[in-house]
Amino acid sequence: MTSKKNNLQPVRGTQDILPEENRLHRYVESVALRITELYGFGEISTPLLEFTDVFSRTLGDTSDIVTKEMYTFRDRGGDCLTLRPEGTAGVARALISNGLAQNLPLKYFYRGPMFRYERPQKGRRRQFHQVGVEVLGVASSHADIEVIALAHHFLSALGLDHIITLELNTLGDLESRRSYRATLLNYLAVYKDDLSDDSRARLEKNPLRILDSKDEGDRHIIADAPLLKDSLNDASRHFFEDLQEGLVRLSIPYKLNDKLVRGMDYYCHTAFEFTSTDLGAQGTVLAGGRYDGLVSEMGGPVTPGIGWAAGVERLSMLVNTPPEEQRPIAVIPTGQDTTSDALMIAHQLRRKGFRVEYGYTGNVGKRLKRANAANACAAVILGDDEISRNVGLIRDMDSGKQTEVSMDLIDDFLSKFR
RNA sequence: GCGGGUGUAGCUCAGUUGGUUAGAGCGCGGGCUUGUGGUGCCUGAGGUCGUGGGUUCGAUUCCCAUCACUCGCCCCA
Repeated sequence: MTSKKNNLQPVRGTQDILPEENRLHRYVESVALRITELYGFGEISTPLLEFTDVFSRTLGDTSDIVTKEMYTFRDRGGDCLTLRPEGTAGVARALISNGLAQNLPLKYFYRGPMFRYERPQKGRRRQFHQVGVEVLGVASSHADIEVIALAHHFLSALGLDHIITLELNTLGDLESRRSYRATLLNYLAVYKDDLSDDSRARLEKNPLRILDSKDEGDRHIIADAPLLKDSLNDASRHFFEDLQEGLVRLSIPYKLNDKLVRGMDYYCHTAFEFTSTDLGAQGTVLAGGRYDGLVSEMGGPVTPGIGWAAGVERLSMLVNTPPEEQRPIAVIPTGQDTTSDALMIAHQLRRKGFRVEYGYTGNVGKRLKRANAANACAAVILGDDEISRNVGLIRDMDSGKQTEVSMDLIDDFLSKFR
């Protein structure tokens, strides 16, 4: 059995999600759906497959996602396609494809699988699932506030508000980043030879990323580095101040983190992460930021945007109280001649909205045992005697008390178990 | 891509200093109870000891490779 199983392994980093775990996923998604609806978001579904350009042109040539984590291949027509590694680029593409920029602002919710060719780890799969939101066409920080409030609301609704922290930073606008980049490079020039290999490579391509290096030597150097916030121009500073004021007014706690830099190049201004210490090395549960340059870079009209995404698997790991489900009612025929009647009664009960477990085989004892394993609240036992008298024997599975009930009244009687 | 750990029953794990039929608990099947579950007792099924190769008279055990899982790095949700 084991060897057979090993010959039929799923692709590395992918997994079968069995009903028990899917219930949790569905719960997480349903909460996301419910809360985002409160904020006026509509669900958008974009293809899992996009032309590779959609991601490679926008995520940045230096990002890890583009350089080593994409599932990319040529299809039979010779087109270069990629399994989406994240959701934002696809939504931006959809905005352009459908001419949606006519109807700004737009608020979209999305969910579904994402693919990243990474080494699997706790809270990290090659195929994983995200829920996310995007607000397109709003330049003011009100959108940032609203989107972060939504994220906070969502996590609270999942009961996670006490184990997560909101970390917040600003990357400033393009001008601010340019000026900071120069300042930072100037500072780092002295330590050039002391930096880690990774960070030395980043000097050229994306020096901001050196800030969140975990290399100890780097951290030492970074500790005294000039801060991005000192390079912000007035517009960027005001934007960030407005955002923080808004969060304070909404009583959303946050922690400033100068070193927080998002992985993808299209971010500007707001960058935020909700983190938890309960997830091993993968502390980030939900993260996002503003990406005013994305749509135009892709060839569309200049369209500001802000959004976030959250990992469904990671959220599921933190949610330890799965939602209660309706307890079933077991329908148990006891004689050979009663099965068709039992099937009919089960059918009728289901049509009335009861959740019904129908035991296919075995004697009464076995079926009761199975009913018990299914956490049934009641069992309807039907033998020849009951059928001929048009009654059902209803057993309360918690107390063991049994009551004979006329078939005509069975719905009413069972209602109290719901 | 890099480093550490682990692969024995459906699950959680013992064990074999290399030697006939490899164990436990839980779960599953049958029975005590021919119309009554959740407790108890009895009993049964289920393993080419991850896979491939090497050493050996003999490998689940030692060696090598490989795959998977896992923890961490990198990076991210």
